[in-house]
Amino acid sequence: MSTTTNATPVRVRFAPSPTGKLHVGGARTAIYNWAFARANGGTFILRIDDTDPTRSTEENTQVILRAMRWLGLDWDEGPEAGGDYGPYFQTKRMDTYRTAAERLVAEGKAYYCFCTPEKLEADRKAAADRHDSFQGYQRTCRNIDPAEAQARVDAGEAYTIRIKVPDDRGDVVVRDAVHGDVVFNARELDDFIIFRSDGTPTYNFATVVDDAAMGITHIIRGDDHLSNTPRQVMVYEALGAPTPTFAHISMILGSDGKKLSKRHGATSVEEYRDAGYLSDAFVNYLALLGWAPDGESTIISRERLSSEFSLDHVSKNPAIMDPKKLDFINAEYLHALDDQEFADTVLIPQLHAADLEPAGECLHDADWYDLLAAALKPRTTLSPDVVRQARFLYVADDELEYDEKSVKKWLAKQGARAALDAADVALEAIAQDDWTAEKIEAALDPLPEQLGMGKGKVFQPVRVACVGNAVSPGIGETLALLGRDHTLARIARAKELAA
RNA sequence: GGCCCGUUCGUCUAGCGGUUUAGGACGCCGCCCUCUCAAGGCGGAGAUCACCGGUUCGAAUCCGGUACGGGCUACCA
Repeated sequence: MSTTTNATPVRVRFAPSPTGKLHVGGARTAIYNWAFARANGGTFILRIDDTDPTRSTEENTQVILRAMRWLGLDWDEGPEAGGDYGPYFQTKRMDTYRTAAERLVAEGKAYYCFCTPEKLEADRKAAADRHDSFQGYQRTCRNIDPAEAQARVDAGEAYTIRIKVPDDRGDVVVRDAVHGDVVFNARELDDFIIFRSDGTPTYNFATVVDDAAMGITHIIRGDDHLSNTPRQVMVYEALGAPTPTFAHISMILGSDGKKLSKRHGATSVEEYRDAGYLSDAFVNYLALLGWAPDGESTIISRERLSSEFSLDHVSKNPAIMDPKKLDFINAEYLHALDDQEFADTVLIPQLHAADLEPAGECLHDADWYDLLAAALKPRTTLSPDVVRQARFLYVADDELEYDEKSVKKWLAKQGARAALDAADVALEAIAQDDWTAEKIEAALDPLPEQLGMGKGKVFQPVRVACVGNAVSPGIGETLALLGRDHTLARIARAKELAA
């Protein structure tokens, strides 16, 4: 199905309600909108749908903007970007909705309704009791004479405004780029409320008034809106505005197939950011959760995403979030960085964040960080992983804690003392200036044969002595990073633990 | 209750009537590399394409129904 045959330039929008943080589902919707705009040379608009004053906050708005920036989803129009179709906050567009609603009433396309909530509830219950297939609004006020209705409004009677679904409307076809044409019968549609008695517009009205006014050509949003779309189409038609193409994308679910919630772990974008995921990796993962450019790609660059994205490869079924695959993709991005980039953008910031190094200060030279970066990079899945692995380099020699199991397995063993003694001699023979991974390995390499022991029996005691446990990068790199003095001091200390 | 949507390996997906013994990726398992842990290389298991009918010479692909999941049906968004 082609979605780009329209000659009119593409205009899409992401319209979050600032009632909380940006969740992964919303993030993916934003990514698809952004990518679709970029792939089609269109305009990406950010609009804040804050019509619910009780739940919308300025702080949440800021949190969402921050999340959008972190995701790298730059918007062409919207808060802080401006644009010719603003304002981009619904609370600042109240006059527009009022004007539009009154115009529809004047044109006979909407009407005043004086039914009380109690009456509506009673009607609904009655319809249910008689097993009526239609349990919506009974259109009680639809045929009140307009002059009479106006008089009652003027007299101060409470009213709402309802859209008038034309009697002869027949099938309403929603043109959906991912689901195809979805057909609804207009007879099943309510004359739903577009304006509340408190003078505020409902979502289904405000959103259409804005989308029409902003010239939105494609509406990409969650499929929880699909069933409401024919109602919105009624509004477009009443307004005399062209109906856009829709694209309803599925939900993102937790590992149990249920709606994603806190008990599944992180749900908001900022939680993923704080956990140490890279923006590029996170966007990559989310983009491919429900969209595939082909059957092969797992790693897809932002450039490819923003040039190849298309709605006709978006899948219809809900997707279960797979943290393992997200981790894999994040590791791929981390591993693709060169050592210096890794040091500058991941390693050093993490060392500072963990207080291993004082703020704004680097304790070592650039070569040292590059070496550490090279050693840790393949062992890193999430940025904070480097902290755990680098910690042994930042504790005083006499405060290094020894892992009990590692000591038991490697130090308190027959031959460990001999290994340490031999290593001590070999390492001491290396001058300070020659203290490199290569020289260290060259010095240690002959020892196993000389001692008649396996390599592990020799190197592991040294590793435990210097690191505190049995896991670290290669022994040469490890000791090179530690430095000559610390290495010798730690070996001397460990001899007391060795058998 | 009514209307609408969805259903391919555990997970994300490819597939748009024959090229399919259903392909890839994550995860899992094994082997190699190896001083530990990773990374890397190689290989393997894993899907009667939800089910039942139909159309067709031929169906994961088209049609109908059933089941299961989800959404909407609000003076929520």
